[in-house]
Amino acid sequence: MAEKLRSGAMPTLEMVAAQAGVSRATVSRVVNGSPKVSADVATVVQAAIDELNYVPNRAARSLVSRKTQAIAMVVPESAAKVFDDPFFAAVVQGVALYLEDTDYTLNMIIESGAASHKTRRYLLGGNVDGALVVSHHTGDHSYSELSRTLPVVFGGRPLSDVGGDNYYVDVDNFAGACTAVEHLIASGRTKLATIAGPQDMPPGVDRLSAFHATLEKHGLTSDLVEVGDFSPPSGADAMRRLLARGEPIDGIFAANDQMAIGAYSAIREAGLSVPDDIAVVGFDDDNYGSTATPPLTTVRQPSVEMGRRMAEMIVGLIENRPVDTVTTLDTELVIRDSA
Amino acid sequence: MAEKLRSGAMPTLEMVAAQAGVSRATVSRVVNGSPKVSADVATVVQAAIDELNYVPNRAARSLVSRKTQAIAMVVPESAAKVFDDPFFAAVVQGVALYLEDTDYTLNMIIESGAASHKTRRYLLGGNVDGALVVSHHTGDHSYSELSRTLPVVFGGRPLSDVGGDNYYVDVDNFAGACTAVEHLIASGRTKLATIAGPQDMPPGVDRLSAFHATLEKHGLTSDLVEVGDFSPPSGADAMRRLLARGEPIDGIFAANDQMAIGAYSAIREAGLSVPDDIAVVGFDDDNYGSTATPPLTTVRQPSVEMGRRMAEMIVGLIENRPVDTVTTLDTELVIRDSA
DNA sequence: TCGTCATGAGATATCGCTTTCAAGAAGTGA
DNA sequence: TCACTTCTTGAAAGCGATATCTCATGACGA
Repeated sequence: MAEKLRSGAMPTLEMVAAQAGVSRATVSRVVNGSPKVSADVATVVQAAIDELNYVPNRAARSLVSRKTQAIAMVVPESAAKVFDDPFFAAVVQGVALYLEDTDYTLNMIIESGAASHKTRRYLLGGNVDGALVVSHHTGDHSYSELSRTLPVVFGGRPLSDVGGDNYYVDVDNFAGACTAVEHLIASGRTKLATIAGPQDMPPGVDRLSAFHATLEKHGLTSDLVEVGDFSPPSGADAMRRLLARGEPIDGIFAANDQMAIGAYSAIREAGLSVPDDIAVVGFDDDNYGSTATPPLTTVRQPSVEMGRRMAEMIVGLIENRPVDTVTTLDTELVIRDSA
Repeated sequence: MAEKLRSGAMPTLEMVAAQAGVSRATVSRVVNGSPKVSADVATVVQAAIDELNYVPNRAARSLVSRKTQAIAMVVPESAAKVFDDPFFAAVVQGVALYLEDTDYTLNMIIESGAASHKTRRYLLGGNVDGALVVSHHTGDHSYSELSRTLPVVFGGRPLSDVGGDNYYVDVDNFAGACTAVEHLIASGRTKLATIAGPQDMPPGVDRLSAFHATLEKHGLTSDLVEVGDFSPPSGADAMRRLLARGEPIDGIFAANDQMAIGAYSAIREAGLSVPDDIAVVGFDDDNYGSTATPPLTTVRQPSVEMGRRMAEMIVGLIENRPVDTVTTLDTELVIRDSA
């Protein structure tokens, strides 16, 4: 099975040099925009480059410069999780879009459980210049240690930001959750309950404390709290438990859209309606909520922007530019029909 | 701004050779599993490799072998599309999982419109050994030409498979749609309508013709066809038009879940219920349908498997192994509550 | 007019690894 | 025991680019 259709050999620096009648060194200087090349020579070289349609060989360049021009994006979530959560696609998109204007390449790595040793080896083996680690909701930052030897930027605040020296971009979960609860209160709901996320994940913790804080600010309180695991079924279960308590409820703040959707079903099972009997507000603004009936009022999390910022940070880190340790993104309340 | 925390220099082939008391050539042979190395020498070398925790330098290897060990995945859809469609995440996942067991790297490229020239340059610039091109639904294969110079595998059948020489993996849209319609008929529905996809996209065409074929097979017919663009709103519009025709309808086959969900709202607007008045079946089985109320009966499209197969094909192609030109994946009817 | 300097451009030494090429060791048949 | 394979292993030549060092050259102050 022959191939070799690959039209001749790719042009090399050498060929460009010959074509332009200069040395390889000079061509290299032009390619890398070195200032120490006279304008006219640069013009001639550039012409040769265009004519030969020359593209520098990444491997060769990498070998000597000790830079790979590649950035890894590792998604340590379980396979099923990645598949169901629109969040990842959005972050990847943001990263890819930003990187498109640089000459870094994005290497996707989805961790299938036990392979983490292999991943570490890959990351530390000099295959990439930096790594982006994302894990929606979970504060899993088992990669923190890597940041001592490789630039690493996390998506989401580390659960235990030990040294306080981890770079990450996060959304303002607390503020976002506050606007959600404020909205519920502003629309006249007073008997509020919440379906919280796992209390060992930063977003779970922050969104719950915002719930309590906002209530308190308005002279209200509530012990109507049930915890879910951010999945739709867990939201439905939590809602059932809430309803089963027998206390009146006219508003629900779910820590994410998926659980809010789960709550919808439990509310309907109970013969109640959204938003007439119970108003519900979610968090994330993914397609679970936007296509639900009724469309979910929720707090939009700028996932794409998050990816973009992460990419910006890692590139800055790699190129030794000053970079803020943490970037916090604002959320936005999206009012639809559920509250 | 000093860095250099990168603990000493990475061990090189040279160092391993010294440690094992053999030549670089021999170490290289061991690393690449060459059969022409005596067992005992191999053992010694392997020990040295383990001890030094040696990882071959990709750039160096690439430079001489003319292989990058990298595969590009290009997603030519518009930014918004990628964000909303769970399909991509699933395919990427499948690809990444397969590649994890090989030593190929996955380079993600999301095309932001006009950058296609840059992408071509990248692909043809010898940066990757092969490319995977995905575009859900659309038969956009503007990358077909590339396959003459670089191994390329498409996700989804090309709209016009001119030379018939494009490698691709696709799902059996026709058969899948047939089972959907069969299900509707089997459950006693006889006044069927369909919300078709764009007729310039293979899945749109196949799913519609399957609708007619199945009807005919059962001695039925229907001209209740409205076309949407695979988005939820277009599904709602199509449904409204269908309802506006004033003819009785008791079953709907939507060409994808997103449009099926759109249909839900139009049906509700009309004061009708799913599935009592109108049964609806979708196609894709993404989270739009699974979390809807009522949960959507749909045709599952094996997206992750699709990614896996694409990866398998491209690796086979790169390594000159015989590979089938086209792989067609079976779908599966997932019966839930909407029909 | 001569020496001192910036400056632009060429030579050249790597970078880490694969891969002939050749040679020494070992095994074979006559 | 000699000539000839068959195996193993080492030596060395690159792969394509970057970067250090060196060398002209022309400008400029004395």
